[in-house]
Amino acid sequence: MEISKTFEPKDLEKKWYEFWEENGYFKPQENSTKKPFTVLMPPPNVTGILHIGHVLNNTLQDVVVRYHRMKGEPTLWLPGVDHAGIATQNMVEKDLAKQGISRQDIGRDKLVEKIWQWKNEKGNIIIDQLKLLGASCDWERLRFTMDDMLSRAVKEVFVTLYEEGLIYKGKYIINWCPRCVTALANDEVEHTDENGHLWYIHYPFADGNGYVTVATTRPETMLGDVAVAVNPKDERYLSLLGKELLLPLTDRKIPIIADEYVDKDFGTGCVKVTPAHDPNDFDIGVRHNLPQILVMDETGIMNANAGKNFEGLDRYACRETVLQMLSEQNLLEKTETHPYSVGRCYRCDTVIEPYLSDQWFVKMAPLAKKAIEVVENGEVKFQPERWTKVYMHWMNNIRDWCISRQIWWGHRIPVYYCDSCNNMIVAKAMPEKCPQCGGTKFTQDSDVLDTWFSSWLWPFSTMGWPDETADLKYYLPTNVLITAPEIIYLWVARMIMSTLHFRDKIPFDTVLLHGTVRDDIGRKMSKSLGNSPDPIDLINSVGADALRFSMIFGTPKGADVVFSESILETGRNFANKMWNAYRFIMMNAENIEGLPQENELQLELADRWIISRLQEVINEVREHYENLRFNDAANAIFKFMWDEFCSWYIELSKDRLNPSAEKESKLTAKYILLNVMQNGMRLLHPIMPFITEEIWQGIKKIFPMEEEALIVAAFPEADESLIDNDIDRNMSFVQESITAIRNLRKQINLAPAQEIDIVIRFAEKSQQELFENYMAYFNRLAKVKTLSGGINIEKPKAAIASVVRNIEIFLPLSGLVDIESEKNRLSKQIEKLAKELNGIQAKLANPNFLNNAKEEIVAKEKEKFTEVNTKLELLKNLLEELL
RNA sequence: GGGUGAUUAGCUCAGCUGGUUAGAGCGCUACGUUCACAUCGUAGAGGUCACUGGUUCGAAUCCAGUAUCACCCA
Repeated sequence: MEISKTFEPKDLEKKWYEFWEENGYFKPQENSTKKPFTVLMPPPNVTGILHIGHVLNNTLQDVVVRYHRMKGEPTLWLPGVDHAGIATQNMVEKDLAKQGISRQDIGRDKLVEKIWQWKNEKGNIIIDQLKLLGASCDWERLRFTMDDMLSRAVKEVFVTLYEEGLIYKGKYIINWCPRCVTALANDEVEHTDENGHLWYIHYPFADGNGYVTVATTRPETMLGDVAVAVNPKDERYLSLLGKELLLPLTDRKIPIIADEYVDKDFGTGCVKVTPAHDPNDFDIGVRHNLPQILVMDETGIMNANAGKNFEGLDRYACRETVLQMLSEQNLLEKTETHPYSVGRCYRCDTVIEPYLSDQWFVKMAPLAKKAIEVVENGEVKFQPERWTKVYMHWMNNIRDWCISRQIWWGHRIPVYYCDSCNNMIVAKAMPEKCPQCGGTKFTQDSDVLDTWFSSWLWPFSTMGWPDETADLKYYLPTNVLITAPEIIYLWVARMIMSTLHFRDKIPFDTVLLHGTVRDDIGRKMSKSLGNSPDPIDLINSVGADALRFSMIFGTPKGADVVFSESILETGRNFANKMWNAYRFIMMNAENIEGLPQENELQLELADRWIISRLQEVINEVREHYENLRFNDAANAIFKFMWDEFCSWYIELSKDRLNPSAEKESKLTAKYILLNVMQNGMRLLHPIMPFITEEIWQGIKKIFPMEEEALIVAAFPEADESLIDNDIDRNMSFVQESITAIRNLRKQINLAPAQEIDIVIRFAEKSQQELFENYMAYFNRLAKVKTLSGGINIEKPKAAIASVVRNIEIFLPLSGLVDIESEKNRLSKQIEKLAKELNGIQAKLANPNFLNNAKEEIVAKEKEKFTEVNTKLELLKNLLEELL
């Protein structure tokens, strides 16, 4: 068999992905007697193209899914895409704008048609990209939030919640994006601290005597002021309550009122009240029954209410004009710089405007109650656990959710107004007859619903609800939801609420929150910074396996990923290492005829050791996968395969694979090599699916295995009876000794090929037997030609020495020993050990330690003392002999 | 203003319930083209675990405070 010297991922990844998909391995093997394992994919935006954050998110999901699939559970990873209302409409509108067409020009129906057209042409890009990453989703179940099936659920939910009194319409202050010309939910606004100004403005008394000074960060809104408020406990202003002010730049008279909300210490303690343009002022306005004067239109342009001087000005131009006019009238007392928090639209970065308008809301508090309970009682667990607090904090302070959006792309609100009497009817379909006036013509509410209003139904809308489908019964509740913490509120919390409310079930039992991908100087990967590599380029250069492994290897559960091209080398090198181990094994196995039965094996030390270690590693890796600690799983596999299997077992097998070697030993080595390698591939498959499938399939040709593909092969289970601690101890004794000899060689800069004679002073007969039996290991790995010695032998005349456990290893020199460097080396070791011994001694001399510490800890310390002491004494003797 | 988290080797980070000789990857030093792999091998160097107190027989690990940084919410 020809196997190339370096691993070439490209063709091979394509080959295996097609193989998996064609054979239906991504579909769950449904079985009513087995509990399914289900993962819901957080649907990416239909406008999205794969970025590095998606790579992390979907790799983690694929690892979980592949692990559970291999465990034999009917495993479903349910994929989907959301319609991203504002983003998608913006994108298509931008395209139209290039041709000089606005959405108003072509109208609602035509625009929606164009967006569908765009979706059908380009909406699947990200799905195709996920396939390149290796995502093993059940693509036949691919969902889109605007599908008929999901739209039906949206309408059902809206109407039901309305009937239950949990959805209402009202005039409130909401976050408004003047560029997108739509309302936004609180959590769609991103706050940043920016440097602004605090302007101090005189508001004269209506009777002409004197003034009060108010401080504001947004002077243009003064045109909508309807009062000035002070704190009722603020003695400075008590006497002014009830007096009237003349609002500058207008002819409006406004009262001075008292309200608890006012902070005495902020600014002057006098606050202008603008109910139509500030959420807090809105509340004050309601409490005091004040009018609400809207001075801006929906695009941020001042309207007629602002007055002749300002009508038609943009809000920022208006600010300048207001300030200039105030200054001219000597009403501007001073200006301070003032850091304040600015809210921006998460889609277009425009500064949002608190705006008074008619919107639809969901009452959240009643829904939150149960959703808090299921997290409190542990039915739904957040990982890492600290996110539980974040969730609870939000849920306990939950506010109503503004769900209407003034755009065209999305689920149109299922509310109809009678053309004749304007009666409002909430219904899943256009009504036929108005119950109030008998009219038959209706106009549907022009707003659409927030995209999250469809996403929050994801756990059951994707499974066919409101029909009682088989999927719903079998797969809900799902198991692990893997997503980013940014959308705990937007999505995760809301899914918990909706699923409890409509299905009386939790949507999933575990929420794994992962970190953000950052560049090597800690910045978030972002398009605008240009620091985000295209994952497809990365896959093309090193392969999906290497990319996946690299992302996971250094990233503990929930932590941010520090990504730079250099971390890709870890994955690439590891893939190459596995590839070459495979290549080596196959090249040699080919030349050895036959394959023994397991009971025919003639096991020696290294065989028993690697088998024992494999069992331990299987246990360890399983535990890590179960605990969603994928980095630890990756680490454990990496270390085992590279440092133990490749560096020791494979190296030691080389003598035995030699044509001249004894047949039984040859066959045994062949069997163990193939078996450990194929087991290693099983352990690694969830993280590196492609290369492991390739290697496993290659091994299968000469090492028969029942399963037809690794993706559906059984995940290894440890055979505890094969774990042998004595073997482990003996093997590491040999390993430590070999390392010590290599070190000695290095001291005198021996040429690598130079063979040497070694003399050892043993402490026990069994040690000598062990070393003599496995002399070949010393020869192979430390180029030891002869190994002599015994108990109580004389130290060779000119020799350098090393102590391992309680034996002394001598490398006799033909020439002179460099006394100085040898003294140095030994002294250094002695110093280190002496320090350690001191620590142990102090502990053992401390009666408190002996009384309080656990027995096994004390025993361990005592044992350590003997070990270290023996070694130290031997080293000291060696040093003395040099003096 | 409220909250959450971080601070361990030159860099990026592990270290889960207190007892380890404090680990890994990259980087660094020396040597090496031995027939799986130079995307490699062998042997090394490198840390007062941010600071200050406290709890404890024992603290990188628990508690309190300080400093710096990051994120979220208002």
